[in-house]
Order: sequence, then C-alpha cells, then structure tokens
Amino acid sequence: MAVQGSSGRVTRRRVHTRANLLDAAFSVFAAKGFGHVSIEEVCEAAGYSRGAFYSNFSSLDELFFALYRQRADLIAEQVSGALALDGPDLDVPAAVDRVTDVLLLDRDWLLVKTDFLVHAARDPEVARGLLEHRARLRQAIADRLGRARGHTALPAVLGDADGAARAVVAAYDGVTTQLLLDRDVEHARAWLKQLLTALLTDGSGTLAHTKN
Amino acid sequence: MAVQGSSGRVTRRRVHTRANLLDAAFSVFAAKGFGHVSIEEVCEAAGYSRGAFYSNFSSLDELFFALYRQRADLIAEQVSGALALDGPDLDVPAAVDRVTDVLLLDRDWLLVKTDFLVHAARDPEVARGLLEHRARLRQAIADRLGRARGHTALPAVLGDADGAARAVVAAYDGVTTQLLLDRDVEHARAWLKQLLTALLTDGSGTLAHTKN
DNA sequence: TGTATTGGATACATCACTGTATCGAAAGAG
DNA sequence: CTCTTTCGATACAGTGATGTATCCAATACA
Repeated sequence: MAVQGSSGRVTRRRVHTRANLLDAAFSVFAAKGFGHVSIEEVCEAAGYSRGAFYSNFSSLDELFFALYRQRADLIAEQVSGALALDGPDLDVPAAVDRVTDVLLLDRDWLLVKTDFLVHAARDPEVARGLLEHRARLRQAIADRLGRARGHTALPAVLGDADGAARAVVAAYDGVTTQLLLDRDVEHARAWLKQLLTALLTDGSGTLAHTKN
Repeated sequence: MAVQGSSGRVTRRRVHTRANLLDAAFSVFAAKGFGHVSIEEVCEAAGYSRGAFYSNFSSLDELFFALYRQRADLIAEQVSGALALDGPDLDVPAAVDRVTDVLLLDRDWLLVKTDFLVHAARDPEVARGLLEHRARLRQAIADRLGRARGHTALPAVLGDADGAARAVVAAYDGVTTQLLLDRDVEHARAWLKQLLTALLTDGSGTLAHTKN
C-alpha cells in the first residue's frame, strides 16, 4: 500500500526514493508515452524493484497524477514569477518574452502534458482538476492584463481581459501542437511570441514564416 | 499476415470486415484511448475473432494508422468542400461558419486525433506524414484566403496569407484542447468562430465568455 | 455447378506484467 | 548503542494478451 503507517514516523529515505521514482517516470513517460509504459520499466529506470513502487504508489495512474501535479505546479510558479517581474504596470512585449521562454522550455514536458490531457479528456474527474488549474492560470493572466489597460490598450476584438487571457491560452495550446510535431523549439517560441504580441498589442509585428 | 496473396483475387467479404474492424476500432479508441486498447477488445467490439484481425492487419499500430488516414482524409475533403462553396470570391464569415461546423463535428474524432498526435510526436516517421497532411490543409486555407484579398482585407498583423492560415490552424488546435476538457461542443464552436473572425476580419465581433 | 483459393474461427504455447506476501536491511527513537 | 518500525527486495501465483498454426466455410472463377 502507498499509505503511511498511522504513526507519523517520517523517513528520509522514503521521500528520496519517491522523488527518484517520479524523476524516472518523467523520462520514461516522455520517451514512450503513458499507456505504453509498465510499472517495471519505471522501476528499472529508477534503479528500484517493484516493491519500492508499491510501497509508494498504488497504481501507475496515481504515479502519473502525482508527477503531473508536481511539474505543473512548478511551471505555474515560474509563469507567475515571469508575470510579476514588472512593476505595477505591465510591459507587454517583455512579459510575453519571459512567459514564452518558460512555457516552451522543454519538449518532454509538453509530451507528458499532452498525455495527461488525453487522459483527462476521458475521465471527467481528472478533467475537472485540469480545468481548474487552467482557470487559475488564465485568471492570473487576465489579472495582469487588466492592470495594463491604458498602458497598452488591448485590441477590442478580444473583448475583456478574460477573453484576451483565453486567447493567450488557446495560442499556447495551438503552438504546442505544432511544436510536438516539428520539434523546432526556437521556431515555436518565435511564432508564439509573434502570435501573442499580435493578439495583445493590436497591430505591429509582422509575421513571416518559412517552415512546414 | 495482412498481405494479399500474389494473385489479385479481390474479395467482397474482406473489404467489408476490414471496414467493420475500422469502425469498431474508432469507437473503442475514442472510448478508452489508444494504448489502453487490446486487439481482442477491437475484435470483440466488431464481432470478429482475432483471426480476422491478423488477416487484415499486422499490428494495432497499423490499424490505428489506417483508421487515422481514413477519417482524416474524410475531414479534409469536407473542409475543402466547405471552402469551395463560395463563388470565385470568398465570404469570410460564411466560410468560417461552415468550416467551424465541420471541424468541431464530433468529440470522438478529436479524441482519436489527439491520440494520434501524441503517437506522432514520438515517431518522426509518423510525424512527417502528419505534418504533410497539415501543410496541405494549411495551403488550401491560404489559397482560399489569398483569393479573398481586397474583398475583405486580412489584418496586416498576421503577415501574408500563409501566416493567417497558420494562425487559423493554431486557433483550431487551441480550441480543440479546451473542448476535450469541458466537452461543450456548442461553446467551442462559438468561441472558434469568434476567434477566427477576429483573426481574419480585423476587428468587428466582440467576444464574451462566461464558462470555466 | 464444381473446384480452387481465400477469409476468418479455434486452439495452443508463450510471455510480460501485475499484485501480494514474506523477509532482511536500513534508519529513527530512546 | 539497542531496539523497534519502516522500507524496499525477492519470490510466487495468477491473469490476460499476443502471435501462430491449423482447419472449416465462404466466395470467386471456369
């Protein structure tokens, strides 16, 4: 069982192996995709036997879920940080640059994230959690955007700040899809930046493309 | 083996069962996700035994690939049709309506499509094919958009017609992601229409949102 | 209609993975 | 330092899926 004994006897080794299992799982999931990964593979990659796994988790799903939460929270923090960097007023292009760099950091995360999306799409309970997470992120963006009004006026086509935040997320998701296929992180970043600035600053940067 | 004997003796029954297997596979894949589906499950859903399967396909991957091609081609045709409906000049809002209705037709297809994306993301060979398919679709959009210039001028922010087509695809992918989670097809359609008209007609429709 | 050929069902051997139960070793508490 | 509790390794039985080999039935062609 993955459950702690009733006494709260905290063990140092346990958290260590748990972290190792999560790290190994990340690599394996990224490489082969959840659904093509066995518990044994994860254990082998982490250098443990299955006993260690069952001592920490009760199923692959549980491990996957824990892994997603861990990484997603990390990213969310970084995004919040990138958004908060400016003073009270927002410098849109600079913020776009910073956020873009964080969001499209590594392909492996996008792979795992998409696997999780596919998983959530079939389990309403999981979907709920993911939607809430996305809503919080969107809210953070909308808040930040709201404070920038007047500084750089948002294009009216997007409606309120929430509409704009929604569009930002959609753009991110769209670019992610393309990146998963062409594997060109630099190109994806540039394209996302252009798309976001186009969406948020109302008509300046011209887009030029040569790929695929 | 899924290979035909050297003589081209065409069989009626064969194509029939092949089609049945593909249809059943579509349902099963949509419901459980590729990677959580066994060959047996597909056969059972189709009402055949595994012998029939191995007579038509050599692996689940092959079946999955065939299934994707079949459906994707179908959709591509429908989109082309929706784009061609206008006369020589393009009525952007009407075309957007038609295309949107086709693209967000059923959730099951989006599920399978996303599974396939995840699959392609890990296999460069498969990714190549998918990228080409997307490129053709984008080209069709760009062509159609190009013919509309002057009629309804594209916003300069998106650059040339190809840039605009790229943005359209990204918007579609982005909305798809959201739809997979909230399961609200109508809302997704409305949102995609607004997003597309906003992207393509340069500032008219205002966006309003209340969900999630 | 008769016959050669193909399609699909059944039976079989194999294998990888799962989950549990048990045991020795490591690490915290006193 | 010792003693108790927890962690993780090993061994085991069970299960379900895989691919193949064989056989009967359906179908095309003469």
